[in-house]
Amino acid sequence: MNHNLLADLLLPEITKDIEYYREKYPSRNLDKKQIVTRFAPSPTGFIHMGSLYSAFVSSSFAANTNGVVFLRIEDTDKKREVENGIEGIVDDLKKYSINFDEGATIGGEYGPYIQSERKEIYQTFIKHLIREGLAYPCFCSEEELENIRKSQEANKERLGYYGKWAIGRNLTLEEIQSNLEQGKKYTIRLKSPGDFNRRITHMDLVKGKVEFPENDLDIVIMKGDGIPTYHFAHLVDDYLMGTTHVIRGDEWLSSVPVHLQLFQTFKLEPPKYAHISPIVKNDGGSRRKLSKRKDPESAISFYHQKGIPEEAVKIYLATLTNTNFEEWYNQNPDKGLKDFNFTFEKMNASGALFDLDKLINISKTYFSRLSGEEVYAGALKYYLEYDKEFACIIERNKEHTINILNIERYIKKPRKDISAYEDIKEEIWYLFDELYLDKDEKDLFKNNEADLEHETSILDEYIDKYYDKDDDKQTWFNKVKELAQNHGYAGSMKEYRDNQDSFKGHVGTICEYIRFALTSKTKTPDLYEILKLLDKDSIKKRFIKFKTFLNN
RNA sequence: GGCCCGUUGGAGAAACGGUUAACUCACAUCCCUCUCAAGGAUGCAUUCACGGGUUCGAAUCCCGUACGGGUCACCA
Repeated sequence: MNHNLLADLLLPEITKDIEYYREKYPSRNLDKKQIVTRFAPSPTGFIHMGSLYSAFVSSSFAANTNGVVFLRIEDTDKKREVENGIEGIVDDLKKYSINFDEGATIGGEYGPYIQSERKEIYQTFIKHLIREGLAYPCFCSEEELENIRKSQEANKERLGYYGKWAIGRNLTLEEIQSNLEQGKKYTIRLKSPGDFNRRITHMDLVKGKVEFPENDLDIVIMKGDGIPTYHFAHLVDDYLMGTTHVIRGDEWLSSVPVHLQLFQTFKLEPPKYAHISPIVKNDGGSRRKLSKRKDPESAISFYHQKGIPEEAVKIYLATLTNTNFEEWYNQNPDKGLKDFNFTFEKMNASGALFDLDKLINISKTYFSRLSGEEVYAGALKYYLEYDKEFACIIERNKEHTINILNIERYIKKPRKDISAYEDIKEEIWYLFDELYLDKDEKDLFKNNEADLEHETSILDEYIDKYYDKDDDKQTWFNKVKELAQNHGYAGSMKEYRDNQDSFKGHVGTICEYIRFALTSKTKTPDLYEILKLLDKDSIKKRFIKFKTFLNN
């Protein structure tokens, strides 16, 4: 068979050769240690936890070695395409500040970075293979392939298009010509040189040493529409783009023999592969991959709506990437993700179960390390999107809000009561007069959790005789003790415990009473701090409100 | 069914043939304390899916079994 003739027959419009592209995309001038990797999603419009994880891992490794990470859009399947799919992905990645050196919407020397724009490049490589007699057209229809499968099943033979089943291999030039004239659809297949009985060894960066039989399947490299399959696009792109490390989900592990063979066919050195385990979910006792459809927590928007900071999500992903990250992070609170050296060896070969509790804990710690101003800025942004009214209130009362957020913040062990921006309103709303005083007292105190309706005189006495905005904490507390003792309450817990019968209660009871009258809550941060944040007038009004409630 | 990968407490996991199986989260109890949050203390795997083997010695090496996952597309 004259392969040159065949090549021209099948791909007449391709006039360049692979040397042209080799020259157009020269190898990168980088140090051996610097890795070149990529994040290569399909344009589905948004990314989910799994792909964010993969993007995070890729960019972290590249950053660690001062290497290159680029964004490539794998849109060779037209059925999957979504309108504005690329923009959605780029937006999501931007939110998480995962930055690329090159790629779709950014540009770069090795573009285009969108596979649908690289058709000519792929076909040039395919034409080369046809010329070499290493690829051929296959005119099998779906039915014919189905029939092959059925007879293989019937004979208990290994499934697939290989060896004697690869009927397209035997077509003569005349037969091919006649098929083409009849307008028959065809694909291009690789003429696999592999032997199923021989074994190859692959050193995976994550999975370690893996052995496979050689690939002997004549895989499709160009689909009926002239677009290459994933396997072929991977070869061409990662070769031309100078990828040194392919980091991808482990569902690709079993394609390694195909990919290695492809590189071998072109006498190219394959990249290193790191097949990372997916994030899984416990679903009624069995583990499965996080599903875009079934699991709300797999969507990035889930965290956005709650207001879990992107940075906290990334820290969680970092702990899944390398568990020793967590220990390091706890020991180096002043350092960030960029300072940690991630290693492939420390990546787990099995899938990690996604744990929301853990993420929330990480988020709490993250919040506790921020300054009040930072929390304020984030909260304002969050509420501007999800609760305009509250956003306006904190915007009007910026200083007051920051003061609230600063309660017990700058101490050795700061409070950890905020796990997400959505928590903040619930935690602090009652400290704004415009929200608190406008509320109906019946709603406010309906639970009357303090259950102390007979002691309203304590409130009057406190505000008239004892209240002084300038008191320090100890002075304040001493005063409250005195107040308590004057009314027959114990001045300390110990006193009360030792002699319960002689007291009506203890200081705590009084604090609880004041707290409830002031905030309608039984649980708040430090009472002293709360009192400092409210002016005398506000305190009085709140007490009156409480008394009004009791009188009705 | 073939081919691959995995299996250490409720969860993430450490250990890379050598005494009592790290650490973090969760959970429980206690302490501190004006409530909450935080913090402190303690508890939570006599045992590393199971069975056999190698070895003076195994969670670690070998074989087998079970279970879970992936893949066998003109999807990525």
